[in-house]
Amino acid sequence: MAKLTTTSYAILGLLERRTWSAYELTKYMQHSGIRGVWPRTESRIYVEFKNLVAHGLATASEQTKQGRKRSVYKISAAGRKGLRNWLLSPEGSFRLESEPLLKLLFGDLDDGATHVQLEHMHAQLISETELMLEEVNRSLENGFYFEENALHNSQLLSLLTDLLESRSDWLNDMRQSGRRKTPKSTSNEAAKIYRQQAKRLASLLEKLQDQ
Amino acid sequence: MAKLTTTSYAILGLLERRTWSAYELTKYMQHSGIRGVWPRTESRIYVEFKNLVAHGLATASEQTKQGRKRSVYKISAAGRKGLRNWLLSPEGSFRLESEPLLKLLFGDLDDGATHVQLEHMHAQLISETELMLEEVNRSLENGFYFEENALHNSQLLSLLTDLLESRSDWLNDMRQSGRRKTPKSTSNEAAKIYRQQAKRLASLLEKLQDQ
DNA sequence: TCCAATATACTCAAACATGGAGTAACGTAG
DNA sequence: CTACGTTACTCCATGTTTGAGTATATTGGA
Repeated sequence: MAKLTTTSYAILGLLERRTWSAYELTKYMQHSGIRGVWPRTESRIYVEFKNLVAHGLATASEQTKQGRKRSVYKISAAGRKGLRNWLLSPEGSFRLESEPLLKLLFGDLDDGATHVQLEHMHAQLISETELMLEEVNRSLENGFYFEENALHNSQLLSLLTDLLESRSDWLNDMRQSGRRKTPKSTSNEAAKIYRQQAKRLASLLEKLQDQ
Repeated sequence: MAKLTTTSYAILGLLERRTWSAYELTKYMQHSGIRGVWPRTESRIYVEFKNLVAHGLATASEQTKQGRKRSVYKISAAGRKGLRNWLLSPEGSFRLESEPLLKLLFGDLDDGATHVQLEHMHAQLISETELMLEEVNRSLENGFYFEENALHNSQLLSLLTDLLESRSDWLNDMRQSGRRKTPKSTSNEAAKIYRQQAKRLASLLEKLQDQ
């Protein structure tokens, strides 16, 4: 039997809110805030539901809806307990992955690369922002899918917006400085920026530590 | 033969800078800026080197260094070509994963959870910042490991610092408002925040679009 | 000097995860 | 009535992580 992972608990948490069929949940996850902090694919959901049942954290029941049959899952008492336990465990970290940023690190190896990647990131940032805006507007028009966690959702939303803004500002600077003729500056320029960041990081650390 | 992935090219890019043994590269990747945008585990490196050789993008040679033997890898002409091609391809996206943030979304299900997770995130943010600061100071003292991409590295560093700051500011707000008595506000409060974010997102989108 | 810890240099297995293809039954617009 | 979209999944190859395991060489301390 496969062990319980973060993904298992993510789904268990959603099962605490209501009962779902795997298909329904895949649709919900595609546009809910969860996508922003724990993105998982469709097929994973089906597997994890079975896993939860195998661990006794959920129960499955066959239903027939409009001719088609489906499995509907429900959280169990053990599931609720396991979920609360998980919610109190201080584990897991913040992880970021970006292929375009990775390519940017190799920008010196090809004259066109930096420009291509910056434009790509710009386009991506626009569509990410559009998606979030759509989702926010949908919630404002139709009401919140779950009232219970609307506040927590909105707080997460603030963070995600902050991060989008940071990325946008940075990208703006990068594209601006790309348009000016490149100073071929190399390590002197770089050292200057490093010193700046060292200062920022040091004061950030101080701020964090005496809070 | 396994296909070439982003990870393959990440390693190929580092192979363009110098020749490495797999072991050396794992050590380098643990503290280089690449960790921040494309984190991969040790064992992956060994597999990917072999994969690159299988595709003809690199060559391996056995060496004996201080009694122990090891494989040292070198990029091939085909490797250089493949790398440049990859660097120009506008693919890949920005992806974020955070178990503590996920738990925060379920904060309404357990009274202690939000506090535990915020404190955990605070501790993590401190150690992330410390790590980055150490790395920056090391570069300033010992010089850059690769002069060629020092500028690109410093630009990425700026972004990562921006993101750390955003997270820190947000976290500060959250912990502050957690200390005040919770207003039990729910959806009214949430709707207000949603409207705020909708505005921010809309103006962000506008800014992005007319750049 | 001997010993233990650490560094070098990997290999391997189990299981999580993705992405895409495939299956099948029902509903609906033209 | 037919084609397309939606519902409701399954399956496969392979990428990826985690952690343990193997083995040799160097180094610092009792």
